[in-house]
Amino acid sequence: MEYRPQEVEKKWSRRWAESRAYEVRPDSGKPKYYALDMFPYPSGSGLHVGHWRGYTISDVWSRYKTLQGYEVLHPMGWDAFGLPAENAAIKLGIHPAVSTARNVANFKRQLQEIGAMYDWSREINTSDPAFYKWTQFFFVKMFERGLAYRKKMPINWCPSCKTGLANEEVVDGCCERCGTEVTKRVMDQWMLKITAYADRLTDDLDKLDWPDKVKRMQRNWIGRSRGARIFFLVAGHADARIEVFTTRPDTLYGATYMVLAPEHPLVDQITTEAQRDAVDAYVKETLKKSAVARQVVDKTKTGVFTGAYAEHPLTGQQIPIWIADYVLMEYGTGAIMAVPAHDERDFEFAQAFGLPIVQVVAPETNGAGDSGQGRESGSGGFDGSVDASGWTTAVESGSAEAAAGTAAAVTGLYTGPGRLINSGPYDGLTVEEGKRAIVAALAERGIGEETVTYRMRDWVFARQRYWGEPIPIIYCDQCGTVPVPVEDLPVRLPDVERYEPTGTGESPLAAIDSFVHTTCPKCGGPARRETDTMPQWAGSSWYFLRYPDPHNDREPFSREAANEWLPVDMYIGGVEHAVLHLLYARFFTKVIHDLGMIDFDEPFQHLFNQGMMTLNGAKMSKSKGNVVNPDDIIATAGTDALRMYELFVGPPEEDAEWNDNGLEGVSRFLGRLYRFFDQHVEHPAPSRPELVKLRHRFVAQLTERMESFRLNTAVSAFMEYLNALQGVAGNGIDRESLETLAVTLAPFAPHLGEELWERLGHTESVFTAEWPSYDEQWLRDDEVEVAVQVNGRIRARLTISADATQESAIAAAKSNPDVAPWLEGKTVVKEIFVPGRLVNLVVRD
RNA sequence: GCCGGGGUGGCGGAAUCGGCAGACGCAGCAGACUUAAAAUCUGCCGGGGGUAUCCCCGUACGGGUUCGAGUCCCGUCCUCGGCACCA
Repeated sequence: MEYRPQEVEKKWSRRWAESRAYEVRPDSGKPKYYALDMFPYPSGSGLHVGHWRGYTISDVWSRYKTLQGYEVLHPMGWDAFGLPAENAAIKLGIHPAVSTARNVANFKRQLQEIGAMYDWSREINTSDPAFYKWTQFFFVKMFERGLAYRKKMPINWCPSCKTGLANEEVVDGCCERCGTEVTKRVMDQWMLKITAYADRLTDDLDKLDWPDKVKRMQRNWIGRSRGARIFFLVAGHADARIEVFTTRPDTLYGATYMVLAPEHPLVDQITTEAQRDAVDAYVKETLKKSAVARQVVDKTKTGVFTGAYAEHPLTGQQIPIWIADYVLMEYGTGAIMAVPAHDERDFEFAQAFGLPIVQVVAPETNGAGDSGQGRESGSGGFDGSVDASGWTTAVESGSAEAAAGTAAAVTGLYTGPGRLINSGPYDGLTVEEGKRAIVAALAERGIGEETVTYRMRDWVFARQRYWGEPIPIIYCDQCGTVPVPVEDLPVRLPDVERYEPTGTGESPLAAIDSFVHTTCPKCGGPARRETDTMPQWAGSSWYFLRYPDPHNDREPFSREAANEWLPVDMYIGGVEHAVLHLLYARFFTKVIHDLGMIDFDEPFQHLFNQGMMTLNGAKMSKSKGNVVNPDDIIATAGTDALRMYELFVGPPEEDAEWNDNGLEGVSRFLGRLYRFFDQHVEHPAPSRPELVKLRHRFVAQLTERMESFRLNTAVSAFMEYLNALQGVAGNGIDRESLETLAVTLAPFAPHLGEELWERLGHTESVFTAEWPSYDEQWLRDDEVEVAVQVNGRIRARLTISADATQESAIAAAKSNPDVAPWLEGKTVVKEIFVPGRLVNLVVRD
């Protein structure tokens, strides 16, 4: 009988649906396993085979876990708020809810084609008021805890999307979504205080079973940096104190000038009249530059002297204060002490403006430096001499007029470890000792302290857009900013006539009087609603908590259900969410934990990022026109073949190039397997050791490849096994071998697995069966082939007893006729025996 | 610039504990079946030389460690990803 995948697949998908086979049975008494896909944004273009890859991997894994005896929660839903639906609405006038519903229906149909064991009774949709009610609930909770706050600040603004963006959404100075260059705009914005969780977000990465790459990206993003805050007084301004952040307090004696960010609030106050015009012009110029121009294009150092001097906190020396755009207002304190001898950027700046460079760290040469006279010029990276008298020149040359080249000290740049020099009482200390000693001294005098700074900023949690969760806040003239009471949630998204953001940067909701005008929940007086909506990342920051209890209308989820199923055991999705979604979801989880609603504080125990599917070397995308449509593949090769090919194509974590021929190979394999089964299933042979051995080895190899997630090689294990079975099929195949094949195949090709299982006479689903185990005793061989090397080169192969001793193996090797000529006239000086693998004879003339 | 991943046959990839490089599949070649083709089955399939079953070379490139290196170390080149004046 020929294998007709379409018939088999239709039959089983119908049966699964009729028997509601994949609805989770929370009372099954089995151990729980939560396998989750990153839920999709239901776009208009539908799924291509690249999307299939992650879903296939997670489904194979879910079914594997089912066979291992777990009660598996494998749900699916829709991240349904978002700009594309809204942009389509603007263009075509179709309500986003309508187009979203249509896209969801199409996505759902396509996802069902995968033959996955999704429990559709738990389907969720972030744009459903029954869901976003709880997204708003969490916002209110955050507001109550001071984690959501409103702030007037310059935010990233996308002129094309006409909306604010979080830092995470700005890539190379451009909007992550549309690529338009981002500008700054000062606006009142709702912010979430994710920085309050910066330490926990960094530290808790340690306990997660995630790819190092993603952990590294998150750590980078959070950018925790330990250092010191140091205060500098400004000469002649008793009330002005400049605070700097530095990771190198040990180099304090090498600070020869200071730099403020052009936007720094003290700039105006301390600038001297003589310098005012130059400073004003520079500040104006800087503000005009876009983020791109300032950060990416050109790193040539520019800056202007303010005319003011700061007092060195330890030496009392006066050092000039400059402004320059290489110092960013957003990071640290917006001001630095410049140590050109030991910081690359300061070095460039000092060179450009002829500022003095004073060496205060000398590289250490073997054991030297204890004397405190660390003057020996070590070789490594130290390309200049030390001018011990640098301090005098420091002050004198510190004017704006100082021409390049007049600075006295000609010294190099050195950023490595070493010992302190030119640092008064601290000479001779190592860099690390110096940091501690100098910070301690500053702290004692109240002019500095140890501190930690982060690169990460608070999260701009508002969009001036329509298609999102309304921020549940009411402004009352009497009571101020009041959250909408939980019992009044959800704040529903009203219908609007037009979806365009307003020219003023307000959301379209601002134009709807019936929405804006409301009464204050506190005093009952007239009040206005917030008209901004939440960013697309809001719903996805907690949706995984909803699946265990998706229909709960009294709370976002029951504590018991959440604690029972979460953390997610296996979370599968693309690496593009490494910082955005995954960081936000971790943050929300920690907040919800702190609210006392759950017992865990990390949402995803194990994360797996599948690689992209490429066609002609490029990521598949509808806009590029290089997509392979799964519907076409299914119509010819069938779902099971496509699933297997998605795995076979390459290591699951690596990108893979689509190849029709590869699919063909897998398709042929399934046909071969089916015919083989068909041939033997009616009249199985009695068992025999040969078959038992093959079976145990197959199960061992397959299980090992599953456990190490080498799913591409798991598929080849099937091919190897079938090849081996066909080699011995002349004497018939036993039932046990066929059963093993059917069960193990089922996670990969579930329809065929069920069909074969049924042909074996079973009336229950193959997924009620158990993943087979294997016995070590069948993995051992009585005899093994070992390679015989002479001086590391293979000269013969030898079959010996598996438990042969070193002596007997070497004796056998030496007497082998193929080996003997290589030993003739030589002396064997060393004999190596690796049991089961090889013998190596080392000879000399 | 900094951090990280990766360079293996004509192709996708195996070998991740330092121990027989090229599993498995694709493509190709030869053969069987067929009136013929498709499908299916069998054999060969890194390069060079002998062409007999043997020898030499070979995992980006150059060195090194080791009895033995795709695997470890140093350097170089290429490539992909992240961050990018983060003090």
